[in-house]
Amino acid sequence: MGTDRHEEMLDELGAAIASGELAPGAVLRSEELQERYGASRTVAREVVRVLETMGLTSSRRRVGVTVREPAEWNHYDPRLIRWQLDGADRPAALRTLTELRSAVEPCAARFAAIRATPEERGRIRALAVHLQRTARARDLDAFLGHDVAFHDLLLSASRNPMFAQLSSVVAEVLAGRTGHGLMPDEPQPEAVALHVEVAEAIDLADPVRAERAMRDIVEQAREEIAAAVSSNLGD
Amino acid sequence: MGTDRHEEMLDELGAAIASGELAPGAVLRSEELQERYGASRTVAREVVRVLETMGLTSSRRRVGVTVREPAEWNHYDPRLIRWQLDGADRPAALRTLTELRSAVEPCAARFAAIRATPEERGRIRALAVHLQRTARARDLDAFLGHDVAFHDLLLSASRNPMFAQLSSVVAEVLAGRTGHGLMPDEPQPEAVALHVEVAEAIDLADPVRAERAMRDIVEQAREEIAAAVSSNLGD
DNA sequence: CAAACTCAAAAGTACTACTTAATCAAGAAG
DNA sequence: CTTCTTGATTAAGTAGTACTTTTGAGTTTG
Repeated sequence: MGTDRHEEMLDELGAAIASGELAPGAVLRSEELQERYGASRTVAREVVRVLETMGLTSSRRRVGVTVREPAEWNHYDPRLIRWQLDGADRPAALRTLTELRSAVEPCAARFAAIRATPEERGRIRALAVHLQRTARARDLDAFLGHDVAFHDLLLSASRNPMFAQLSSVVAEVLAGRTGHGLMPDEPQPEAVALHVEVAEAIDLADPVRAERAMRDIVEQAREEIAAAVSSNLGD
Repeated sequence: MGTDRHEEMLDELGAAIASGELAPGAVLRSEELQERYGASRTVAREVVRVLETMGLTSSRRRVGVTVREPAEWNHYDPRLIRWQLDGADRPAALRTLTELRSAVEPCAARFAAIRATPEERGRIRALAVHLQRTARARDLDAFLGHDVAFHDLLLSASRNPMFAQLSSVVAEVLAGRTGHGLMPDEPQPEAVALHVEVAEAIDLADPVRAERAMRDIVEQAREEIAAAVSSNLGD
C-alpha cells in the first residue's frame, strides 16, 4: 500500500477540477473524498492541502472543501498546466500558453544576447545549424528536438529564473504544433532563417536584433495557433 | 492549538529555504523538523508535501527531505515570490520580476486593446485621468494606488489568465519602487502621458499603439530598477 | 573482491482520539 | 415580530500511535 496513492489521487482530483467537471463553488467533504478515491484520511488531507496551495480549493471548517474560481488558481503550476492541456479545453490552454510564450521569448532573447556565456553562444549557434539541416532533410522529429533544445537553452541563457522556467511551456507549445498536424511537411524556410538570425545576434551580443528576430518567430507561431484554434482543433 | 500551525511552519521553513539559509542539497529528517518547529507529525508532513509540490524539496525514504536546486523551484508560486522578496536577495528578486513584467505587459496591452469590454475601456481611461490628477497633485500614495489598479485592470482585460495572474507581481514592483525612495517627488510627466496614451489606444482598439506605449513605460521602469540594483539597494 | 543478503533507518500509510471553529436553529429579550 | 444570544452539531484541524515499504549501508559468502 505504500505506492504513492498521493500522486494518484492528486492527479485525478486535480484534473477533475481543472477540466471543470467539478465546477467552481462545488463543495466536497473530505470524508466523501476519502471513499471516492479509496484513500486514507492522511492521503486525502495532504492532497487537499496541496490543491489548496495551488489555489484550486479552499477549506473551511464546518463547510468543507470548496472549489475556487479559475481566476484564483495558480496558473503557472506545472501540474495545472498539464491538467488543462489534457482536459477538454486543450485549445484554449494552448492559446494561453502560446501568448505567454510570445510575450516572454523576445525579451529572453534580448537578455541572452547580453548575458549568455561564450559556451552558450556557441551551443545556440550549433543548434541553429542543426535546425537548418534537419529542416532541409524534412526530419520533423529531429527538428522538433533541436527546436525545443534551442529555445530551452536561450531561455536559461537569459539568466532570469522565471524565464528559464517557461522552457517546459515552450516545449509543450512546440510539440503540440508538431503533434497535431499543424506543421507543413517541411518547416518554413523563413522560420528557420529567423532562428539562425537569433543565434547570430546572440553570438554577436546584439540584443536588439535578437529580440526583433525572435519576435518575428513567435508572432508567426502565435498566428498559426490562433488560426487553428479559431477554426477547429478538437484534438 | 487549532490555529493554523500549518501556515506558520510553512512560512518559516519556506522562507529559510528561499533565502538560502537551508542550502540546496541539505537533508532534513521529518522528525527533526517536527521538533524544530514544534509541530505535530501531521502538520510537518503536510508542510513537507506542500514544499515538495512547490519544487523546493524532494523526499526519499531512508534519506529524508532534501532541499532542491533553485532552478527546480516553481518560481511563479506566490508564496515563493513573497519569501524571496522578504529575503536577503530582494534586489535580485525585484530585478527578475521587473524583467518578467517588462516582457508581459506590452503584450497584455495589445490583447487588451483587442479584447477589453466597453466597460473595461472606460474604466482604464478613467484611471489614466486619475493618474494625471494625482501626479500633478504630487500625491504619491494615491498615484501608486491608481497605477496598480490601472495595470491590474489592463492585465485582466487581456483575457489571458496567465497574464492576469501577474497582477500581484506588477503591484509588488510598483510598490517596491515607491516604497524604497526610487520615485522622484512628482511622477515623470512622460510616464503619465504614456499611461494616457495606452488608455486611449485601448479605448480606440489600437493594439499596435497600446503595445508600443506600454513598452516605453516598462522599459523606463526596468532601466530605473536595473540602475538602482546595480548601484545599491540594500533595503 | 564482488555479488548477494540482511538489517535498520526514515518516509509513507492507516487509523483513532481529541480540539476548534462555524453554521444553523431554537429560544429569550426587546 | 424582530433581533440577539446561546447552544448543539458538524466537519475540518491537530495529535499521536502503530504498521509497511523502500533503500542505503554494512556484512557475509562464494
